[in-house]
Amino acid sequence: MKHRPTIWDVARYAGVSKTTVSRVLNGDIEHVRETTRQKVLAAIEALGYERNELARGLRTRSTQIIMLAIPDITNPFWPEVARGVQDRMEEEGYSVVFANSDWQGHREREFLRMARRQHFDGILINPIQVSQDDLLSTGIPTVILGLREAYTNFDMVGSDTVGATISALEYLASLGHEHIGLLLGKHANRISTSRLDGYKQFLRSQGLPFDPALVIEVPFSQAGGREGVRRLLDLSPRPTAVLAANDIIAIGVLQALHEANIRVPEEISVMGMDDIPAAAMTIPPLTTIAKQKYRLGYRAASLLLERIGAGSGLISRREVIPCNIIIRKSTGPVRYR
Amino acid sequence: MKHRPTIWDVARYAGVSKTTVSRVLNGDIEHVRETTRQKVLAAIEALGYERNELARGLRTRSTQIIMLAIPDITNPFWPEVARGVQDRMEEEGYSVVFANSDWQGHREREFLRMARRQHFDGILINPIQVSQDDLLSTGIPTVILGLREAYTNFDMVGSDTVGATISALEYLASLGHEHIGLLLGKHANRISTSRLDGYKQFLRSQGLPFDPALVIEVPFSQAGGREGVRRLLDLSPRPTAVLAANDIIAIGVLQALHEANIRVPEEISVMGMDDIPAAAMTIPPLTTIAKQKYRLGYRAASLLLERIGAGSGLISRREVIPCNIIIRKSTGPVRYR
DNA sequence: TTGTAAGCGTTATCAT
DNA sequence: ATGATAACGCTTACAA
Repeated sequence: MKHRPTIWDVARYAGVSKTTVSRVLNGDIEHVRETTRQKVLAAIEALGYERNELARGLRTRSTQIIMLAIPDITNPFWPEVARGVQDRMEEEGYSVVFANSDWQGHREREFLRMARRQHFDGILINPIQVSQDDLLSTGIPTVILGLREAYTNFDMVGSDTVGATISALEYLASLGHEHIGLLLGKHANRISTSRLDGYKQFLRSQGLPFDPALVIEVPFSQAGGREGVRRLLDLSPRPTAVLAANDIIAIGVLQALHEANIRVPEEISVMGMDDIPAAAMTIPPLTTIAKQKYRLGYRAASLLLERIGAGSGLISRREVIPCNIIIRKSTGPVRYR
Repeated sequence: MKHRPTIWDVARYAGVSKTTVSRVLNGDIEHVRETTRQKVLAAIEALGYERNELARGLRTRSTQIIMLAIPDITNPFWPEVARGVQDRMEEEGYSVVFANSDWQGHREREFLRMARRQHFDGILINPIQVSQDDLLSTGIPTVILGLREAYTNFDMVGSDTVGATISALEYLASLGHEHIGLLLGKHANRISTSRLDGYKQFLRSQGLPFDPALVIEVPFSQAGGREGVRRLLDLSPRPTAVLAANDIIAIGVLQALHEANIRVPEEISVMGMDDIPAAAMTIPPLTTIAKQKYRLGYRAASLLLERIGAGSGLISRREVIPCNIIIRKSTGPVRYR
């Protein structure tokens, strides 16, 4: 094949002007008689014409492409979010470019430059190093994934981690648990405080005292979980349940308990958070708080679309997605000895 | 901010022509004096100029974007492949658009149209419905992910599943296993025959007879694994080891065995294939054959880059990536009773 | 309802 | 070594 047909070829074939073809292409039904519209459509069909989005983008300064920037694509959390994003975006004819920074700040910054050079129409980002100003300076409509205090000028959508923590604890309390260990995750030097907030709120509402020994900070890893639970087991009285900051940590807990010949849930209950696929595959399968990953992505995409449509007129919005509890086999009633 | 600076602004600022700026931008060191080059660079810096890739693409008929089309982004296999693709592509300044078809053929076809409209420079695809002709008709350089008989006109890169199966069986044999059950996966009506080929080759090389009862077809799911192992347990003599077509199935096997109070690996050994992250999280952790997912992506990207550079001059290549065995705790020596 | 013509920001072809 | 100018394929005032 030689050259792909252009709008000009279509126009000539149909015996009309480029303008008319363009109108048809853009669904401008008002300014085009139905009969000529049919002629144009026939020409498009006959020639196998497909519009050159590059040329269009140059004119309209828009590409129908948005960028999804995340820190770690191998974290099973994100692919599910990405599905939601893509489904929503494709409904409106947008493509989604993935930008996976692998936790590297310089990559994240490079992605922003790419977004400008390529004139992407929007950015969806779970930021790790770039500041709010970096994002503002792109001039591209942006929505933040996750509830972050440092980006209040942007729309944000994230999971209700505080509420999730409280639900988890309430569920454990309903099984009779009163001494509940909390394994908090820390990354770099940052600790996410929302789970601790939830923990304290829960204790207050139940009139229980706060025992700092029950709260342990560990890395976001299986190893972190193993280490954390070992320290919890040394306490006396020993906690009858453990709530981990995420499923990976909780799985580490399960492994350590298995190796120590401590039966779950008979001797100790274990709960995670996120509901990654692996949580259903452990032995016993893990009770956890599910984040609505797909919905998170879908909603974030919707907000971004609105923002792309509306320009900078809107005030920034903050959307909180509730979590729900998934009861499997790693939790059970307290056995009094 | 008003308008982003164009090449014309830079030219004026530096007191040269657009052509010269363009030359500098494209690293044409031969046709531009070093001193003027510096002037231009300074102007670019001063104005914060970034080249408009849309305009460039319109002229050069190339966007620095490639498309990665896969059937299921939530399968933990693909994100790792995607990382390899991205790392390689970003080295050369390309972006990667993800196209996740969720097993829907019409979506896959729509992706190809998108690739044409947007003038993507290349396609990396694990095809599920589109034919070789569909792919050829895009006119875009393409590399197939996976070793497929039906796409021989394209470059392909995939894992050596036959070799992997043989290694797995040899390892089990070295532990004394002679009755090894094989759980084959089937999707839709297709069964991947490569694992069965490997199984038969192995038996032949060991001078062992082929017992069809030991080979069972199940869906690619945990449930499939549970069902399959149940049928294997009914045999007598009972197999002393099970090799599953992938890790998901193997995890189902582990669960069923746990529930039946059959100890792994003391009473029966279990092996999977792929090495998904969850394989390290089971109890006991799963011995498996790892596919080199990252490398698969990286190599596929490399082939694609060569192809983009070379035009259609090359003959189609087929690159096989070896697998390697990951010994964890779900396999052990046969215990004779 | 339809057409003309001027861009959009680059690169490529010739000159100089 | 540098520059003027014509594309690239589309959209969009503005005319008719």
